[in-house]
Amino acid sequence: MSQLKLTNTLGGNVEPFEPLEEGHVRMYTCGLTVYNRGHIGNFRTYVSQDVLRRYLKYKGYRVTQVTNFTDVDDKTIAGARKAGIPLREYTQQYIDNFFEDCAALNIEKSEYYPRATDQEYLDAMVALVQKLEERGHTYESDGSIYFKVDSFPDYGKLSRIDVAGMKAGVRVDADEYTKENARDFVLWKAPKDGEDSWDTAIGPGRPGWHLECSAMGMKILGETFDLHAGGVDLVFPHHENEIAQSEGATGKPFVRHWMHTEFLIVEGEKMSKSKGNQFNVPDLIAENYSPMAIRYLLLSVYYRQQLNFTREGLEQAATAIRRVDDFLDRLGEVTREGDAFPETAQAVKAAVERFETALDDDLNTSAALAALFDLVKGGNTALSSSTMTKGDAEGFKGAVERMNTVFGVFGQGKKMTLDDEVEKLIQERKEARARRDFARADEIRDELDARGIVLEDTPTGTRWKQK
RNA sequence: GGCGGCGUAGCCAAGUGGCUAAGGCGGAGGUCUGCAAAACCUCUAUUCGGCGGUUCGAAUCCGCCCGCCGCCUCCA
Repeated sequence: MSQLKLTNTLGGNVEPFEPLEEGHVRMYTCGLTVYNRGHIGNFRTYVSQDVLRRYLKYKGYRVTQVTNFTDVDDKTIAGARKAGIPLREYTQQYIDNFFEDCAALNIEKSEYYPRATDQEYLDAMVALVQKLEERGHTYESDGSIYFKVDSFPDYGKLSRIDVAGMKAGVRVDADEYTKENARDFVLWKAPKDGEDSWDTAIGPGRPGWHLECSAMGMKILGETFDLHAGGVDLVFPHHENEIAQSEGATGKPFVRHWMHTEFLIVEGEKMSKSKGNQFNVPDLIAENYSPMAIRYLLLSVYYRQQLNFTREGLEQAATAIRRVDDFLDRLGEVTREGDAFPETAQAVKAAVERFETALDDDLNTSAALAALFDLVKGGNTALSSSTMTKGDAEGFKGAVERMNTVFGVFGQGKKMTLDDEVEKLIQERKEARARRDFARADEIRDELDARGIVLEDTPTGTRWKQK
């Protein structure tokens, strides 16, 4: 199998992806700040990470993935206070929501889901700050501990931000903490009255946003790990600061490969609360869109390209899924005995190779889907000319299922079981058609349609499916 | 102001120097069907935002212009 290549934000080039430890990938996905239910934009990143994770497994790698929760920051603290409940309890509901939405979107579980306020990770953060103190990267001001950006010469290497070109004097420190340099960032925040804080060896307070990912990532995955991902907006300052903290403390490379997913826009406009277009998964399900259509739409566009998320797109996605699902159903109905034709084996092999070539090329999911649809087309042609044998059907089915271990979007519709009454109606319609009573036959078909059951008459009998 | 991305058919979207510009959705016609549905067949971009340039050759490289978006402040 050929080599997976991924764009590395660090350097900006498409590079071969090779894990540090042979056959084992250690990856970290920046997760949600849990003050709210994650929206569809958040989930684009998680779906793209899921595709990566699944493809790595497809290629035979063992994957250890960490997805964190930021459960302490200004917004979570404010939300918990407003709700009048403890922080942990407040954030837990959004963590639960996250898992519900991941399940709906068929996103595989990560191996670790650390929370910033877990004691073991707070300890790791404190230890990290102490290490940075020893190495002279910090200073204290008003009880807070800051990272001194000037002490880390590589600062800016990820985002390629030209420090001199930054708009000077515009930055306002929202937290009203005092910094020596506007670019310095807080590692440990001094306690403010009423806010959650922890008594630690570096003083009382709470972790700064950037600190947690460095500490949790290195604690679970090691001081240098393979891949770190998130949305493009995290490149600066979040990931830049993570590099400074981590490499400042260890003197070793923190992450070998940085991967960032582009934003999505909604109906041609950027997503924002004020526009009311910040959809989340349950909103869309409530509008009767299937979770698989959402997943399909999110993964059908190359992850480094902005994606225009529209209702029309969801409908198109649902139709595209149905095409593949119907194909799988029809393959199951092939009755002709026999082994696969060499042409079939050839076509299947070529499609799988095309699929792999596409994904190896920086996860080009659009091209990978095209390979799948071409295979479906070929299979349908064989089906319609009744030349397909059971062996052929197995070949096609195997290939689609293999590709679907990565897409995770086909064959997910639950086939409902027919109740007795429905079965009786189908039988009655069969008899009506036999005596050419088409008025009654159509009446039954309409009635079942109203119940969400679609009938299709084929030469071998009537097939039904859920609408 | 600094940095970066994008603009391909009615819609979504691959392709980044050279075979007939993938694929999906939609549309038109046809086959099949009692009629449908599904599926299949044919058609649906002589052209890739615009204008110049480089080249034997450009959607692909360069310049300028127009439009959209992102980062520089919390943000997937």
